Amino acid sequence: MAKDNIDLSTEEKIKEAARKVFTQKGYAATRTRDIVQEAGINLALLNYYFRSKEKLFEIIMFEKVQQLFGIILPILNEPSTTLEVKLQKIASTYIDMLIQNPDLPLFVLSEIRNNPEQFGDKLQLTKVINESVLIKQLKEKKPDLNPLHFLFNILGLTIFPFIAKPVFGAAQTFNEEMFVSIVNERKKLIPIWLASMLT
Amino acid sequence: MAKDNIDLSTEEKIKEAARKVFTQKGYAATRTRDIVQEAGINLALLNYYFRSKEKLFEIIMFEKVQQLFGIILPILNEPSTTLEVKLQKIASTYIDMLIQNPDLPLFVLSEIRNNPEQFGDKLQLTKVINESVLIKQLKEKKPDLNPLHFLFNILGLTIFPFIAKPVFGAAQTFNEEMFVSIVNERKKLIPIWLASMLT
DNA sequence: GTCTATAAGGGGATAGAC
DNA sequence: GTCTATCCCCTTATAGAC
Repeated sequence: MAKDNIDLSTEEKIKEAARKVFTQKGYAATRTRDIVQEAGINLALLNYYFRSKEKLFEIIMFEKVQQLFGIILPILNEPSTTLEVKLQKIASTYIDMLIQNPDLPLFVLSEIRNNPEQFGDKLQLTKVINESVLIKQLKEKKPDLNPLHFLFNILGLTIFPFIAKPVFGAAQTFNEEMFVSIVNERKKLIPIWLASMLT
Repeated sequence: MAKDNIDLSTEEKIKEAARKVFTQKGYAATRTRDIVQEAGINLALLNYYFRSKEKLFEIIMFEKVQQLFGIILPILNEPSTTLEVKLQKIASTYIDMLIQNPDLPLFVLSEIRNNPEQFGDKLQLTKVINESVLIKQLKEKKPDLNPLHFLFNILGLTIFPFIAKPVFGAAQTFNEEMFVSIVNERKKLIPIWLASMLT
């Protein structure tokens, strides 16, 4: 059990455990027994509260999609901040959130890939982003560049280190605090790099 | 069956099918029955040739890791090309390969994450890259910037669109040829952006 | 609401005929 | 080498007592 959440309701204990196990192992590799053990309860209770593994997963998945993409939408649509300020805010808030939730991007992107019609299509992310204030500002500044490039750049520079992290291994070459210190540096660097792409 | 590879040996038919199914669904979600159906043979033959699902997976996985990372190592260590030429080559060959194998990055990164000790640590990727000619050239040009930033940037700008692709959905907003055309543009753009980070 | 016991089926692996 | 039939464990889900 994570930290013996003895104060939480049973339903919330199961959700908390499910968040942890699903994001770490993915849907297919997760056993309901892993979740109930992590939650400190028994199998029957999971089905009593959530009917099935699949239904529980959908609930967690929608939460996690929201957590990954919902966080930047308000910034994208701020009406009065400049482009530069938006870029700083996106990099900064995103990296802070990802330091707390390093497994989030690989989990969400993998599961969306496994089930695009259920989780990807209804997002209409391209549409929402394309109509955002940020994209309007980009089009003014660089009318010749497809704004999708810029979107890939912001997200790629910010998210990719967290996706690639396991590759660099727990080997001596690389430890946790080094990683955190580097991505923290990137909060300042990414907006500078992105700005230089716009000149 | 993919394209009725009636000319291939049974062993190769199984590997071909395994490559396809494993990369599409991941280890945990793959059923050995999916593989043998794709290969057009029966369950017993898979075990006859490869002993177990796990052993077959290891073989495919090492191939795929090699495919994803092996491709850039020669370029990283070219002794006589300039930094700028290396960046062009990396972006170009990488994107060409990824257009042919769009599922590769998400698959490899997910599976390494699920089993870092088996697949990630022994790569010693950080070590190999840190000792490369490219990194030496970077240190000369920008001694104050941790070269890891640059590595994340090259790979992030190149790979991320392929990882994020399913998110943008098969919805009307986004189709396959649009995607290919955009990442093809990036073969030219990424080296320019990276160069501007070095000035 | 919570538990134990168990049903029902899926999925990896093998026996043994050809 | 290849096949069919089958074993048996593991996993999800439910029945039914408390």
